[in-house]
Amino acid sequence: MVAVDKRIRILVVEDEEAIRAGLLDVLVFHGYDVDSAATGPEGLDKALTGRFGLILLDIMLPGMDGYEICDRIRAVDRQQPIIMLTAKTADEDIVQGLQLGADDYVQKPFSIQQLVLRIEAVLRRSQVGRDQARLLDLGNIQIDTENLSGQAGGDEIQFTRREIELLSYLAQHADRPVSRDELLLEVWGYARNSGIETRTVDIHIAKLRRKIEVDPKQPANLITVRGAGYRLVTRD
Amino acid sequence: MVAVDKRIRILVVEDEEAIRAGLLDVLVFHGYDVDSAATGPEGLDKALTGRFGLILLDIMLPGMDGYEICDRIRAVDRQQPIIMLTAKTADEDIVQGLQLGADDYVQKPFSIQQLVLRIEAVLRRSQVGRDQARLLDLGNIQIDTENLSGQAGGDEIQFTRREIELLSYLAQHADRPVSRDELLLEVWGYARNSGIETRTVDIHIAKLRRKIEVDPKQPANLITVRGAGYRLVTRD
DNA sequence: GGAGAATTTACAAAAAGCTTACATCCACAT
DNA sequence: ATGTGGATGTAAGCTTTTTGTAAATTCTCC
Repeated sequence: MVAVDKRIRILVVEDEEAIRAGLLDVLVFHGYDVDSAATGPEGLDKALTGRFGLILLDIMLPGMDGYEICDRIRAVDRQQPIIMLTAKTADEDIVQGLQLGADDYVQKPFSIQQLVLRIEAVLRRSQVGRDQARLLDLGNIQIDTENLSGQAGGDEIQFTRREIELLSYLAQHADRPVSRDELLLEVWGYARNSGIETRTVDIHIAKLRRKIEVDPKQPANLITVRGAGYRLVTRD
Repeated sequence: MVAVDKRIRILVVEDEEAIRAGLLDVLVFHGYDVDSAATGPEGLDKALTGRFGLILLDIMLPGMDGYEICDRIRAVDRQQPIIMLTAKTADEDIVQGLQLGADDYVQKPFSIQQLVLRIEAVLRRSQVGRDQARLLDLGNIQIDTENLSGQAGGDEIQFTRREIELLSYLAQHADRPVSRDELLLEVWGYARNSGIETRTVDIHIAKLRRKIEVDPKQPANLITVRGAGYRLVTRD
């Protein structure tokens, strides 16, 4: 599909023999360099010692589950691209809510085609720089920018496109205050310093706060930096 | 994704020596590359490690039955074309219900001619790229795309061609909102951004809702994602 | 040529976005 | 502390965009 001159290394962490073997085969066929691990601890060890362009992480694993592995990898390398492989189980909500923290996820059963597409998308994003990730994890809420939806404590929340765009932009520049002018330019496409006097940004910030903050009156994630703009705090 | 070899590889999983040998002969004669397995585990192993354009799967197998093999293949690759070979039993309904999960099924005893026709049909569908499986399972309703019919709680529902095509496309991209543009392109074949102003998609969505939703006013399966398109929810 | 299907038209309803208006908050000078 | 002015929060109403759907029209396949 894509000519890969420098081979990209992918780590597959999956305990089911058959699935692991299948994935290895497919990935090698697509020109990737592949390593694998069958247990949680082994996966974490390889993830931390090896240098992988991408890690495919099953959630149900012996020894240590995928969420923990993901967290511990992220603790060391925040940029490490990770795709979670999630089973579509009965307690879908829980899975849904927790499966974030990764760059993307693929639900089992998945088509090879879909998996490869997602892999390429994640790799592309990680190489270009930090483009907007599909999944945003704000600690108490997880957001799927593709579905315009989010999960907070089992509840599903719907967002509008503007809200997602605003949130994505803030997330891309997390922990730094972003001015209204910059937001108007980057999210709304208005010319900078156009003299336009509008409260639009504030209104949208307020709407977002009502959706993502536990106590909108005392924002924990979407912080006002007086005179400078707004700052999004990621991770608690 | 990349066609390395023109010849299509078919895996035959069948324990009865005579039938297996016969199938091999016929398929080779028709120009396919054929591999075979005589037991369930062997079949699963080959299915997952080899790359087959199609898998013919007997149901009664030593070691592991065809349903389980099918499920486990699908756990890795949802798109893998699979045809089940089923014996004609008394309780046909049960068989009917269970054999969803395969792309198609052929009842034994079958004629060679019929089998080859089915094989070609499945391969054609899978090669066009958008491989619409013949059978769709939306949880509360099962749809046979070939008969343009569906079953919901004992009632039979008739669909039109467009409705099925629309539903199939949404099913292939389940749980993700699909835009009108994409639907117009993929289902209707209109050019994207053609500036065409049409409510056709909406109309068909409305018709589908009336057929598949318990309460069309409050859709549970065919969800509107404002500003993004429509999303089909598959609940099993 | 007719029946059912697909599409367009036309309008209603709903949701999102934006502006206005005013309340409130905060930093700072007094 | 206290007043002050600029910055921020937000309710209410208006505008625009998007979606739902009935009805009329066109298309298509026997």
